[in-house]
Amino acid sequence: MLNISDFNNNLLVWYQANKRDLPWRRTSDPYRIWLSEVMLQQTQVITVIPYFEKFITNYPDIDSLADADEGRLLKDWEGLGYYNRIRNFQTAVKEVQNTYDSKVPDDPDAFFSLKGVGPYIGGAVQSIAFNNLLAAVDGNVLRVMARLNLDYRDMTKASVQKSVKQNIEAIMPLEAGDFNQALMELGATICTPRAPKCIMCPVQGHCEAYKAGEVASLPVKKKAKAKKEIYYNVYFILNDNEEIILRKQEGTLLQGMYELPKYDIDTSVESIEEELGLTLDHPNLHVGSVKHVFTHQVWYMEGYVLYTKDAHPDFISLNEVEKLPMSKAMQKIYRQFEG
DNA sequence: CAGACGTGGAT
DNA sequence: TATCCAAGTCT
Repeated sequence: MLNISDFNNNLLVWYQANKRDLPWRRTSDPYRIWLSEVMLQQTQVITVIPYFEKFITNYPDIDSLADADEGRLLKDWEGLGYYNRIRNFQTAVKEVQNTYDSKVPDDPDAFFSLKGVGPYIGGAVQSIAFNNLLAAVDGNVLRVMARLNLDYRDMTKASVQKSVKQNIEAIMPLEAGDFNQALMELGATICTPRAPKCIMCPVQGHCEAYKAGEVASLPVKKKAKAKKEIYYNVYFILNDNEEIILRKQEGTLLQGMYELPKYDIDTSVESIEEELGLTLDHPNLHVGSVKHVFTHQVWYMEGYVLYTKDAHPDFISLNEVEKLPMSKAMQKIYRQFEG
């Protein structure tokens, strides 16, 4: 960048004139700003808005979130994905309640030590809520900086991201929160991944990639790994009381969400009977097929109905199913059963 | 560090 | 349809 103060001025003036009216920009409450940043991880603004409104209605402050039932939090988070985010957020908020008198710490070291607070959220909340002079480096900012500086390093590497963060903090103006949001807003609306609107860019004159005709070839990122394909049989196990078996998912993927019992396709019904301790009638009634794509896996699910007269602790009334948090993957196959 | 971790929008 | 990628963090 040729002239830092010229660059900063152009960017900040552009931001003030063009910033979108987003719900979390109407508040100065550090808790609400923090909540928005947790929701915005790997999630588009348009998706977050209704969830943010729901959460500030249901959990308007630190104490209401800290004291909330985890199952209710998960239900309210249902559909937003990356479900550990809300569990981690509640863990962090409980610590704020217990250790910091329910006030979000304005000390960066204290804030960064909280669960779910990484380099991005730490910088974003500390700069936007408290105007601490820290960068908030997200995917937008990495793309903007790679182009401005004709930087061909692999932007997926943590070491490169750290270097970019330091470069930004070296030019950070006193308006830290606005500056960070301006860089992100520029990336989201002008310096986009495809078909960037360089003609509209307030800092075009500072962009090395634009001068070199290399905007389209930046940023450099290593390719994503191929997804693993997994084939499941999913069972709607019913009894004579209008009940169905649903259980909490174990493990790390979709932990805490409720699921229909699912098994690798070569698992026999006999071994399922053994695992569940049930005698099952299997009329071989096929409910439907669903494909669901995750970041790192693809599930192919085949749904079947089974009946039993036996008792099982995981039976739940069909009327109660909608009250439980369920992933989109399970919702898709469950809807085929309802229909 | 690489891989795990959801879902939906855009091309 | 396939691919990228979106206000990233944890293990």
